[in-house]
Amino acid sequence: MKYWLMKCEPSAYSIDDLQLEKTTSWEGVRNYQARNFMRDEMQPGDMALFYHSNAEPSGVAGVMKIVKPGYPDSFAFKEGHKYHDPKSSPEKPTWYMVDVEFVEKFAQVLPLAAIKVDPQLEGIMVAQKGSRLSIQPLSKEHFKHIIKIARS
DNA sequence: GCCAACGTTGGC
DNA sequence: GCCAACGTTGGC
Repeated sequence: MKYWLMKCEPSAYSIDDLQLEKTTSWEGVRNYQARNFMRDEMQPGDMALFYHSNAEPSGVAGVMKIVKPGYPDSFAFKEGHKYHDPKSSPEKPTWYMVDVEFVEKFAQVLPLAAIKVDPQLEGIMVAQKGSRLSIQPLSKEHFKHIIKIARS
């Protein structure tokens, strides 16, 4: 089982939206490295942190579970859609998505600032300068520690 | 709103 | 294949 951190701007889709909807598809990822994680490595049962980016404050808002492994992102085929990409086709899809399920919303967002100063989270990708990757692998230790301090 | 860091595109 | 220009991300 693997652990992940997945970013989204809450103005577009937040942990509250996921809590209401229970499950959703994680479409619109347009970065090859992130695509590869979803297409090749994510498996049902994997756990992920829901990270609010460009938010007040930015940070980890809750937990979700992967419930469907990588499959073609059909939004890329939709002419005129904001996620449309002409180089992707149903025969040869460029982009992939997964489905996620709501698990937990933290009472408060664990801010990035708190992640940065925690010695037990040293080396975590999201705290590194210029870390723009929207899907990041996470060690089991970092995942468990974040949940522990977010609940306390 | 600013801007640094990064990924992608396209001319050559 | 290089690299400048451009667009995007995302913290602050």
